[in-house]
Amino acid sequence: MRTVGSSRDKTWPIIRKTGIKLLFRHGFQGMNLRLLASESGLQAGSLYNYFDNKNEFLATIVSDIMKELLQQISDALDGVQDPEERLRNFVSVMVIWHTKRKKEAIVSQSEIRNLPKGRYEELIGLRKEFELILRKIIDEGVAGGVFRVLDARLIVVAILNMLTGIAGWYKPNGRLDVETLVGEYTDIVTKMLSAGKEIEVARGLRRRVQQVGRA
Amino acid sequence: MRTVGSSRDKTWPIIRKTGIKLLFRHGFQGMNLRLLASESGLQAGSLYNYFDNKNEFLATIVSDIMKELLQQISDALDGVQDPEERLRNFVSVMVIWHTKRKKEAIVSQSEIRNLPKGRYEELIGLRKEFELILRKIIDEGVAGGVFRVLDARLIVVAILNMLTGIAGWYKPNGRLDVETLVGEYTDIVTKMLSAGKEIEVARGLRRRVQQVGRA
Amino acid sequence: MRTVGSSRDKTWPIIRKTGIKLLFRHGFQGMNLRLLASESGLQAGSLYNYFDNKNEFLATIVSDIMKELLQQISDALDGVQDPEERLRNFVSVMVIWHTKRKKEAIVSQSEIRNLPKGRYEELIGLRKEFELILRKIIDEGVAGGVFRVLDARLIVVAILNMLTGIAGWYKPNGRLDVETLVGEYTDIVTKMLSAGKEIEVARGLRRRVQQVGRA
Amino acid sequence: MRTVGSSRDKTWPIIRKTGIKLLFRHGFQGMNLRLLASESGLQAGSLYNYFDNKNEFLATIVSDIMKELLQQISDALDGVQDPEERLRNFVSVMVIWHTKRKKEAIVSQSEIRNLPKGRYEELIGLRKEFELILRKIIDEGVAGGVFRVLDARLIVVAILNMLTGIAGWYKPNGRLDVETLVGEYTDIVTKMLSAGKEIEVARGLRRRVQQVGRA
DNA sequence: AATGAATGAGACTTCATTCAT
DNA sequence: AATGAATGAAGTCTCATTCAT
Repeated sequence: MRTVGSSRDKTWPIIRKTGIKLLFRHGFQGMNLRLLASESGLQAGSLYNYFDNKNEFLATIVSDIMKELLQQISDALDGVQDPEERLRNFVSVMVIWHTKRKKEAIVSQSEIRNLPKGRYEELIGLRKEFELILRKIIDEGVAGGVFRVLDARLIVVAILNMLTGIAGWYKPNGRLDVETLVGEYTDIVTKMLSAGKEIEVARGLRRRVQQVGRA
Repeated sequence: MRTVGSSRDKTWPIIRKTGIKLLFRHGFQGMNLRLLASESGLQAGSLYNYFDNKNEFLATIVSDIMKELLQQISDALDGVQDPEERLRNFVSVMVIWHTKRKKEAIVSQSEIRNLPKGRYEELIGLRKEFELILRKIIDEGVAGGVFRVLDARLIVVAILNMLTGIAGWYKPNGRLDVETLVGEYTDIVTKMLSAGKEIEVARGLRRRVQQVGRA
Repeated sequence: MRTVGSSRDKTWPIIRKTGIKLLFRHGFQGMNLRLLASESGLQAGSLYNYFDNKNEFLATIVSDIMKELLQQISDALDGVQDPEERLRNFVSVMVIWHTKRKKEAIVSQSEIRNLPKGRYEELIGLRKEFELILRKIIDEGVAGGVFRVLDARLIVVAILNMLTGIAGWYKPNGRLDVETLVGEYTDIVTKMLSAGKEIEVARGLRRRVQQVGRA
Repeated sequence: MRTVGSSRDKTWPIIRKTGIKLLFRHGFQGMNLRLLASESGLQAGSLYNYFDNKNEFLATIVSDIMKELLQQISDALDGVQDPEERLRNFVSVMVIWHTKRKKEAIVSQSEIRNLPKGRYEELIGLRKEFELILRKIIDEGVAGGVFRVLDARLIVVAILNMLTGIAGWYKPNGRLDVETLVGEYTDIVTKMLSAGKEIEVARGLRRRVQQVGRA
């Protein structure tokens, strides 16, 4: 039985926050628990009051992050019917998240590979949900005649790669503020889902595949 | 000093190939030199005949990879003037590379962070070149009236994120073959650079920035 | 100071019993106080209401065990004069103890080595008492002409090793029940104390000592 | 490929010898690899050139010890037919081993419990062999009419417990030299296998089992 | 060029023990 | 008397790196 306000309630958030900082800075394998402990104001051994081992620590952090983002998206779509508005809301949450919560975004993207088997699959599952949500928005827009796509599955990953990529280059106090970015990306995504002219495929493709793809 | 036909010429390619495989599979910090050695048919100590230390090994691998991609792009653009054709060629090389050379693509994307200071900056410089090449293509297309963009710098990173993202999800023998992918992505990129209707920005953006962005 | 009926009276026996189980199962160094606590329904810190430290805990357990066995032997010999009957009673208590109280027997045999200096000597002293008791029985029997031995001190440890060894192999519900075992061991011990024919010593002993004893 | 006389050939025997000393002195859980290393003239990490982990180290040590003793016994029985002579030889090897090789004897007796599952069963199997060898000697002697026993299986463990017990109390330069001990134990074992008078069982046995055996 | 063995630093983890509540 | 959290020391094991051969 835990007393309300016990020291656990104070310490874990500190560890969590420090952890995300260090995971962002050094990566999972590059960070170490001594550092996590000392920057959290603890001895290394004390961390084990909060998780079973380093891998589970990572799993908890990553899982919490992904669930929070999913929740934010869910909130933003809640009660909205119009596919174009749903899309705009989806994009805006993603842009804000990948800029304002850059560290969390990077960590949850990069460190899934370091999870222990069981947790790995669990979180891959969570990641699939993002695709499903966007896929549903697009399918409804296509059905409603407001979007046009060649291959829905592909456009989904293309958009997601583009949006999650933001965290990789965005710098706070950079050239563009977040609101502007939201506008720009909304524009880009909208174009991606519009009808386009017939395009010509690059010539000599077969030869180029040989050329570029030879190990 | 390298003797022609010395065992270096046989062994280094093996180490290099094994290294890319292991970097892809475990990441830089997660791989280890004993494994690299044993999978290359050597003892760990012998590796030091081929590089000075683990970090330099990584730097060499990543640098070679990035230079090869730059070269491929350069070859594909060589002698081509038309911005739309240049764009198609750029896209096709990128799609092929990030599918057929998935391992190299992932390694060079993920492990730059682990480079020692000096080499880090060098390779960040190489990475900038990709942006400059694409930027130039777009600027010329805009100047020629065939592309329309809101913010050229942004569209560059957006497109690059989308294309480099391919390596993260592509699986050989998956649903779409490479040629098809090239077509699809060419289509998408083309749309991204086309004129679009005025789009509405998501409502309540200020509030959402607060909501999503609170740590 | 112990309050009658305080929770100490309930909790210590639980700890004690759990402790013997864990000492038997894992050994002193292999058991740990967190496990002792959790299997006793406590947190680790609470154990320190019952002992000063892990070593003292062991000392108490082992000491109690040895004193109980000594008491049982004492009870069984009490008022019995005849050396042969005293011997039979001694053997029967030892056989019963090392079968029915197997865990205690093993623990007190194995863990003396882990005791802190002072308690170590104390318990070695207790162990000597067993030898003295048996020695006295044998000496009286020899004096009375009912036993015959070559070397009383040796026969004492030989018999004790044989009897204490029972705990190492005995399994409840095994082939022989305890009553039968008592009979068998009484028979064996009796023979060990009888007159025997002259025996021949193994030949080539000096050489064999060299051969077997070379490190 | 190992060069003859490589440093492995010098180092492992040192580690082995030091290991037995430390296992004897502190037990498996009580010893530590840093100490093993430093007393072997190495750094702790270097030990891992010689075994995979601490448990495997123990398994190797114990296994080697038991195999050596089995070999010594086998040598001593080789070509000897007469059951009484075989018995004398068996006893003499055991006595010598458990005195002159006291450390090895103690280690192999005490630490089997700490072995990893697979190796545990393997070594329990080796231990059974000692019983089988003695059992065969006794059965043949009984068949030949030179030994008389109530229960062969029991007398086997009784004798073995007595003999292996020697290592627990023997001190070099003690009162009795090894040759004398061999004589004494041969005498004792011989008596144990002789015909004895009918013995009376301890009275009140049922009650005593209750009394002594209550937890 | 390659090997086998060694180093030394550091990582994760365990655990007896303490102590404020 | 019990709890939950913390400490600090220590232990096993890993690994980049070195070096004599």
